[in-house]
Amino acid sequence: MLFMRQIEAALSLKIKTLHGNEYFNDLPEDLLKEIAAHTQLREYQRGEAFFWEGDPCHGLHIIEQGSAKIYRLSPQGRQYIVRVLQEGDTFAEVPAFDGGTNPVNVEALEACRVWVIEAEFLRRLVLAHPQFAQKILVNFGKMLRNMVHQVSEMAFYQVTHRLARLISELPQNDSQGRPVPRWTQEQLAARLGTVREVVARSLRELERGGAIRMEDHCIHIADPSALEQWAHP
Amino acid sequence: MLFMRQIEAALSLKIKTLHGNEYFNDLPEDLLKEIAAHTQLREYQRGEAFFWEGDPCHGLHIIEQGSAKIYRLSPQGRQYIVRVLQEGDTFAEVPAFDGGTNPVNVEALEACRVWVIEAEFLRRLVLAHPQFAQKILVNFGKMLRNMVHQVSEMAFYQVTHRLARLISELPQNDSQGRPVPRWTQEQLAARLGTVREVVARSLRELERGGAIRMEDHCIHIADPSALEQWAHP
DNA sequence: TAAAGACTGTAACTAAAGTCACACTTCTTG
DNA sequence: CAAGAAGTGTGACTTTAGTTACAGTCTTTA
Repeated sequence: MLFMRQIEAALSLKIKTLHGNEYFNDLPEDLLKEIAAHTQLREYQRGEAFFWEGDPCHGLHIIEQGSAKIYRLSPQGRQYIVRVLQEGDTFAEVPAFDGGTNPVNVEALEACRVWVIEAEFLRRLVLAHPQFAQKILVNFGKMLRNMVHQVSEMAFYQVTHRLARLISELPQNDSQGRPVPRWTQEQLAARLGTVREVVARSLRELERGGAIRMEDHCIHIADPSALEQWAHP
Repeated sequence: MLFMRQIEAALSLKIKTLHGNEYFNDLPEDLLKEIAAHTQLREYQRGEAFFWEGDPCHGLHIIEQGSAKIYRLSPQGRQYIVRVLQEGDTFAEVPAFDGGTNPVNVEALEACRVWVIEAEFLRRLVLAHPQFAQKILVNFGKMLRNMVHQVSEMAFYQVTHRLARLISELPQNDSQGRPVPRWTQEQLAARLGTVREVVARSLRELERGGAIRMEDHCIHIADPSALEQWAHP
C-alpha cells in the first residue's frame, strides 16, 4: 500500500511557486505570504491516487514535479482519460471553487510533488480579489471550450482520425525541456475512448499510410502533412 | 431570408427579468438599473441563428421565451447538439467573460425572445462585484461537470443506453408547465452523436424490451425501471 | 386542396469498433 | 537472475454503428 506524504516546505519556496503560477503571478507580495500559509506540499508515488471521484475536495492543486492523469471509470471498468497533467498545470479548480465533491479521479503517472491550496481560503480570496476571480473565470472558459471540442470530436470522427490528432498534439518535452514519458497503447486508448487493440490497429494504419513510423515502440511523425490529412479529414 | 429583430422594452420589464435570474437576483436595485441600460431584447424566428461559431460575442444571453439548440457541425455536415436551451436558461457566458469568439452555433428551435447583456459591461461588473463573479464561477463549474459527464458517457456507453438516459431526462414541460415541443429523431441523433436511422433502431429496441411505448411518434415511458436498467447498465 | 417538404419505418448492406485468444517482448523486483 | 508483471502484435470473430434506398405519413402553405 502506498501513501501520500506531506512535505515541509520553506515559506520562500511557496512564494516563489505562487509567483510562477498564472493565477497568482500578479498579486501583491504580502497577499502571497498569506496564501502560502494555506498551502501544503504533498508527494505521491507512481500509480498513487490524489483523490477519487465523489471525495470532498482538499483544494486547488498545482503540479510542482511529475505528471498525472485525470480520468473517469465506467461500471465495466473502462477508463476514459479527460486530461493529462504536466509540471506547472493546475487542477481541481471546479470543486475548489464550487465547494462540491471531486467530479473525476486523479492519479500520478510518475512520482509527483504537488502544491495544495486550501479550498475554503480560496473561496474567500475570490470574494476579496475580483481580478483573481476573473483569471479563474477565463481559465474555466478555456476548459469549457476544450471540453466542447473533445465531445464533438468524439461524435464526429473515428478512432484513427482522433489518434492522428492526438499524436500530432503530443508534447515531446515538458516545460523544462526534459522528455515526457511515452504513452502506452492502453493510455492512448483510454484518452480516445476506445480499447488497446483498436489503437494498435489504427497505429498500423497510420504507419502503412506513411504518416508515422514506429521505432522500438515509440511513435515518430514521419510525414507531418500526411498526419494532418488524417487529423483534419 | 429571416432576420433577428430588436425590440423596445420598458426599463421596468428589464429589471423584473434581471430580478428573476439566478445571476442577478440579489444585486441592489440601482445596480440592476445600470445593467438594464446595457440590456437589449431580441426576437428570432424558428430556425434562425443567434450566432455562429467563430463570431465575436455580443454578450450574455437569457432566454425570455422559446427554446434553442447549442450545436457544432462536422466538416461532413453532421450536427452535434451540445445543449438544448429552455426559457430562463442563460448561454454564451464563456465568450462573454473571456472575450473570445463564440465556440458554438446557437439556433432557435421555436420563435424566441432573448435578452442580451453587453459583454464589455459584464466584464467590468465582474471586477466590481466579486459575489457576482462567484456565481458565474459556480455555474461554470456546473457546466464543466456536465461536459465531463457527457464526454465519458459517449466513451463508455452505446447508443441505446445513451438514448435511454436521454429519454428518462427529457423534460415534459417547461418552467411555466407548458409542454415542450417533442424531439425529432434527427434531433435525438444529433444530441447523441449518431444518425437518425440508428436512433430509430434503438427506439424499436427499447420498445421491444417494454421500456417505452411509441404513440403517434411520441415517446412514452412504459416501464420506468426497465428504462433505468437500460440507462444505467 | 394539391404539392412540397419534413419526418418516420424499415430492410439490406458495409464499415468500424469491440472481444477473445495467444505468442512474444520488455521491464521490474524479490 | 529468475519469475512475474506490464506491454505489444496480430488474427479471427462478433457486435454495433453508419450508409443507402425507398415507401409511407403527416404538416405546411402556395
